[in-house]
Amino acid sequence: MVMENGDQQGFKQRDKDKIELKNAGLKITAPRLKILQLLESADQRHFTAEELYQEFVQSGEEIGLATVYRVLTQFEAAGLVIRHHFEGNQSVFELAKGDHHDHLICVRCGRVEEFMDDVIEARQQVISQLAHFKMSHHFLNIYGCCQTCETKKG
Amino acid sequence: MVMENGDQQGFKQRDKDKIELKNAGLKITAPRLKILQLLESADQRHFTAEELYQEFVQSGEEIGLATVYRVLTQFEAAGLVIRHHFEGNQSVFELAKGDHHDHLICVRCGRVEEFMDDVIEARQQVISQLAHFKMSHHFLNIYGCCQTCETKKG
DNA sequence: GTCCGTGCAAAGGATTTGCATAATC
DNA sequence: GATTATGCAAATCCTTTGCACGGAC
Repeated sequence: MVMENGDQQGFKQRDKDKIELKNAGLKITAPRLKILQLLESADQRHFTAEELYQEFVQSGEEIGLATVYRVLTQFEAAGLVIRHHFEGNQSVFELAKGDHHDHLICVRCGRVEEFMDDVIEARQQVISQLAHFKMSHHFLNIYGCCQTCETKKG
Repeated sequence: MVMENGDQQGFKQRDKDKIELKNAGLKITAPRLKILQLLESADQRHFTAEELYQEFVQSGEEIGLATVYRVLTQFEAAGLVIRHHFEGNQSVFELAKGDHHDHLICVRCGRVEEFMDDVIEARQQVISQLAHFKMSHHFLNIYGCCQTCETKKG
């Protein structure tokens, strides 16, 4: 099933969001719903707090930057959101869909692509076991230059 | 060849350090030499700027925190040092020995272990090529609980 | 002697917190 | 109606920068 952002779908999605918040033990408030909706928007999946905030400013929403941070931190604690520490000084947030994946990050344009590789996942299990290490989670970030930027370089 | 921190070895190591600085195009100064020496100390390989600074404070060295940051940034630019963005808000610095390796980070005690896996390295090449992505570098961080902490938990 | 490096203090950017108000349940 | 969330501003943490002095070459 493909999700659209159109109005006719909007109601259903909003109900889903409310259920997600309830399941996370969070009250349903306007800022939380709006942030959840923005994170679900298909075109971009990785945001800094500032980027989210600017989206709200530009669409005339009344949400403070502090609230954006507070909500993101709560979402992270609830497992709704994953906080990434890519290079640079800002955290990047992404909606936690059920599936695990890793990232290709373009150091030129900042574009983030996702990938998942079963071979790598399996090897990490082996490595952890050999090191007598109880893995809880992991991040694999590949930095470089995406095709678009590589072509532009000339 | 195993390196000791003893005095008789100290002179040789200091000469090596000076050569390293020269090769990096950096003047030989006391703070740079001291930071390099500390980073080479065998017992710990991963430091925050604050940790390095505290080491100097406790051994009575006259080095400012700003200088620690400046030198680390220069070392990073020169490829002498790698800056990691583990979870948490501080950068972690590590001496760049020639070999690449990835990290197991204990979320309890903060201990950092290193590992390298050829299978994973190779897969990353494949993944990058499939994504038409020109990889420059990568970080794989496995978070979890080390054996010592797991045993303590009881 | 010239130029670069350092220390200190102040500035900067990202994120968090205190508090009065406003919203949820 | 009680409790929790929000917005704003101030505070905090990590890191960088400006400037006058000291050290390297």
